[in-house]
Amino acid sequence: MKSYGQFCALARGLDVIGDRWTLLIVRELLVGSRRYSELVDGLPGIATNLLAERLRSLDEAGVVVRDTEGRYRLTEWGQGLSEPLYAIARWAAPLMSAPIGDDAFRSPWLALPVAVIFSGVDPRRPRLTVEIRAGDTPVTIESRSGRVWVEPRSAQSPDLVLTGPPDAIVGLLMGALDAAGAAQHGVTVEGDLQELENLRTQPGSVEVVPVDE
Amino acid sequence: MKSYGQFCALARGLDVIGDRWTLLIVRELLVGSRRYSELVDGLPGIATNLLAERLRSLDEAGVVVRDTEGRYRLTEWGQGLSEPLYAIARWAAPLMSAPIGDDAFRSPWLALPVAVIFSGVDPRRPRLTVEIRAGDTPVTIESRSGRVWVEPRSAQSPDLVLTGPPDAIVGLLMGALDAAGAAQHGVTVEGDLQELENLRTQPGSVEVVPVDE
DNA sequence: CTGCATCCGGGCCGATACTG
DNA sequence: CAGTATCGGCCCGGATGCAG
Repeated sequence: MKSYGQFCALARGLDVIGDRWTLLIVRELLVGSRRYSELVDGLPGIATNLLAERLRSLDEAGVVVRDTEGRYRLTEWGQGLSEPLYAIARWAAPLMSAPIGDDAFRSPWLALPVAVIFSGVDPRRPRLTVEIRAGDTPVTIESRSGRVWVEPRSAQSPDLVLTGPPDAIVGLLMGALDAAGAAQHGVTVEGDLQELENLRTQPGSVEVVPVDE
Repeated sequence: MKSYGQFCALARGLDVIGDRWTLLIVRELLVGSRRYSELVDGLPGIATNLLAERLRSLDEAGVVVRDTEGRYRLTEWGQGLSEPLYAIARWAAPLMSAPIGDDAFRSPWLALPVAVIFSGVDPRRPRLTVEIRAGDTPVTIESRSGRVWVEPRSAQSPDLVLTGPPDAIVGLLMGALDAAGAAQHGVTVEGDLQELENLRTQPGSVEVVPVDE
C-alpha cells in the first residue's frame, strides 16, 4: 500500500494494516496459527494472490511470521491487534442486526462476538461449557477461572448446547434476541439458557486487565 | 467499497470504515466539526473527489452528518469510532519512533497521542494547562476535573510551554525521549516538565469509564 | 473563495488458470 | 498444498474545470 506520508500514529498504523483484507487475515490468525489453505477457507472471497501478497507484507512489517511447519502465526506485536479489532467489532455490533442475506459464515468467527461480550476477568463468573452448532463446525465456549475462552471444536460434556442459524445464534449471544425470539428463528437449546446469561460480567465487578501470559 | 459479504462484525464494520482515507477523515472530525476546506487541509495528500465521495458514503452509513452551515460532524455512532481509532494508534505507537522524514504534520494530530497517553479519569490528576508549539498552529492540553482535553488553540496563561519539531515533541509526550534527549532534538521547555509527568494516570488509581455526556 | 465534479493515467483488486 | 501468472476492470491519485 502506498503510505499516507503523515506523521501520525493512526496513519502509520494504517500504512501497515489499512489494506483491504489485512485485518480479516489478522482475525483468522487471532484464533491460532493457520496454514495457507486454512486461511483461504476462512476468508471466503479473497483471491489467492492477494492473500499471498498480504502475508508477505505483514511478514515484512513484523506482524506475522511463518514457522518451520509452514504455518502462519501472529508475532507478539501482531497479537496486540486484538484490541483494535475487538474495538471495531464492538462499534460495528449494530450492523449485525441486519439479516445475514447472502453473507458467508464460518463458525470460528463466533470467537469475535464472544470475545466482545465476555471480555475481561470476573472471578464471580461461574464455570461453564457451551457448545455452539452454527455453520460448518461446532465451537466451544468455555468459562473457567473467571475468563471465557472460545475454541473451534466440539465439547466433551457441555452444560449447554445451542443449535441454529448463525444470525439467530449471534443475535441471541448479543442480546438482540431473547429465548422466545431465538426459538422462532430456529434456535434449539439443550440445557439452561440462564447459565449463559450468568457469564456476562456484572456491572459492579472488578475488571482486571489481564497481564500477558 | 465492495462488501466483504461476510456475516462478521469486523467485516461489516470494515465495509463502512475500511476504505482508504476513511478513518483519517474520522480522525479529523473527532476533534470537532469541520468544513470541507478544513478537511482538505487536515488531510494532506487526499484527492478532493475522494474526500467528497468518502463523506457521501459516511453520510449514507450514518457516521457523518452535514449540518445547516455546511459543516461536517460525526453522529453519535460516529463518535464511537474514537475507541477503535485510539486502539489502532496505541498499537501503532512503536512506529512513531521512526524519524519523521518527509511525512506531513498538522498540530491537531497531537490530540491523538495525548488522548492515548492521558486517557481516562483520575481524580488525583492535578489541574494544568500546557501549550504546545509544534507545526503550524499551537494546541493546548488542559487538565481539569481529572480529565485531559486537547484543543487547537493557544492557551491564555499556560503553566508550561513546549516548543520544538513534531517528532521530538511526540517522542517526549510518549516517553520515548527524556528531557535531555528532547532538548538535544530542539525542544525548549518553559516551565516545569515534571508537571506534565504528573498528568499520567497512576497505576493504583481507579479508572472510571466516562458515561456519555 | 468554497465545494465539489469531471477526466484520465496508473496501480490495485478480483477471478481464474496454472505450476512446483 | 501453496502459492505464481495473467488479465480485465475498478479504484485511487492528481490535475483541472466550474457553479454558487
